Amino acid sequence: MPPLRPRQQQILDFIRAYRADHSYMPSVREIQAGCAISSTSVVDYNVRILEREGYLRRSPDISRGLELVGDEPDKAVELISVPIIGAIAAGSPMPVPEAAQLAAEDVETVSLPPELTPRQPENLYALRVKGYSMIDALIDDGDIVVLRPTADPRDGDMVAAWLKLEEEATLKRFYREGDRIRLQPANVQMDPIVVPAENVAVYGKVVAVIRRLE
Amino acid sequence: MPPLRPRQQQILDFIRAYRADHSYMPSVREIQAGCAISSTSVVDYNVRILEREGYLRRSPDISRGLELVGDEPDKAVELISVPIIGAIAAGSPMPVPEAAQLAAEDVETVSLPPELTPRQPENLYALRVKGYSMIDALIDDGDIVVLRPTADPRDGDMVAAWLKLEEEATLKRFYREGDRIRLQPANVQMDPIVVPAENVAVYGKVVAVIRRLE
DNA sequence: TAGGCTGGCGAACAGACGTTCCAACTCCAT
DNA sequence: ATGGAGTTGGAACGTCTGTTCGCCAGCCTA
Repeated sequence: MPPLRPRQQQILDFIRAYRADHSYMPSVREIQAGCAISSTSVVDYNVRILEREGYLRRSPDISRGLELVGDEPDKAVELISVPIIGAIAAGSPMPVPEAAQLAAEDVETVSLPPELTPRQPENLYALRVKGYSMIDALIDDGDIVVLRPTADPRDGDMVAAWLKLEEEATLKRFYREGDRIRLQPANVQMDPIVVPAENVAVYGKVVAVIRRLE
Repeated sequence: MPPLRPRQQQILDFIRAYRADHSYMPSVREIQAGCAISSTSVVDYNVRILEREGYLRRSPDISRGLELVGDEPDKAVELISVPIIGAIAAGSPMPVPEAAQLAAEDVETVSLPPELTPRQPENLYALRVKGYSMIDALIDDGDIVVLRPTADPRDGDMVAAWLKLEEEATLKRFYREGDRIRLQPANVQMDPIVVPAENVAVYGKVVAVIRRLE
């Protein structure tokens, strides 16, 4: 990683400082003002370099769509406690996380080590797998799957999906193909299924699978 | 704090989920799409209520200027650190735990939550699975298997075994049948293999399997 | 039945914001 | 000098995005 120019270092410092004060990112014009730069194009120019060098990422056309990479935001060293809010089985409706459930005292929980925790360990919940219907996802009866609610799953994510028509819950890898969705079993030897997008409700993204034997 | 209306809860959940996927906040229109609301003014109306109720803050006129308030960190519990002493693959010899390795400073480790820890958490070690040869044991490439050395495995235990003749490492359930041993895949759809007892070396008993996705 | 209250809808406005284009300036090797 | 690469400045364009306004459908109360 080559050393940064003063300008770029200055911008990077400003972004980091800004990030400490706000939960959102600065706009180009705020960077401009904060670094006493006289044009937004200069900011754009240098941010582009910072992106190329791998210091940050940008989501094009999205306001304040900057992301600092490699800056682990106050990494949690503690164990995360995740509630097991129910069971997931092929033929029965999937439990959805609700505030009431999450807050309840008597909910069974599983603790996750830091290695298993995603960057944002918020709103995690877990389901106990019932039955052998998830074997094509390499998931056994009794396994615990840890899920994170997701707004828009990315291609390749393993998701917990509900097939409305078939009334079936399933764990598969998610691929968007136009207005249809391909659900690919984790077991590479098995065939995918392709269904219309409106037939699929994605409940969450699988973050981890835990199997306890003995 | 009064209970939230379904709409408001839905929006709050969406924002939390979105926040887990991106380092910036959703725009009003993204919330609208994500919650299947037909007007931005409805989003504004409910976000205003969420703000009044103290669930989040808004910076006026700032794109994606939402802030979640009161996401408290989780409590810590004790956890056990297990060294990952190597990899296990079908065709290559299995690493055996040695004092030297266990004591080494630079060994990668995985932390186990109490729920995953057996009653005797001594001498545990972990192996990283390489390749797809353990699929019949419902174990994927990259999974971490946690083992405990065992002298005489009991019937039904999942063990890490070395087949001397075939020069192959495998993870199977262990059943003694006279002077032969039946090794049964975890995947109930698959057939067991039966081998003479002297052809099998059991290295350890599988205590847990951990799979991290994302 | 009239009138207020809550929640939803659709459209439009105005400002926020990313992006682009081009000219000008610096610095350095040729 | 001279030309090119790297950087800055200024301005404008078009989209993204928060915000507002008028209207309507229920629901409750008087």
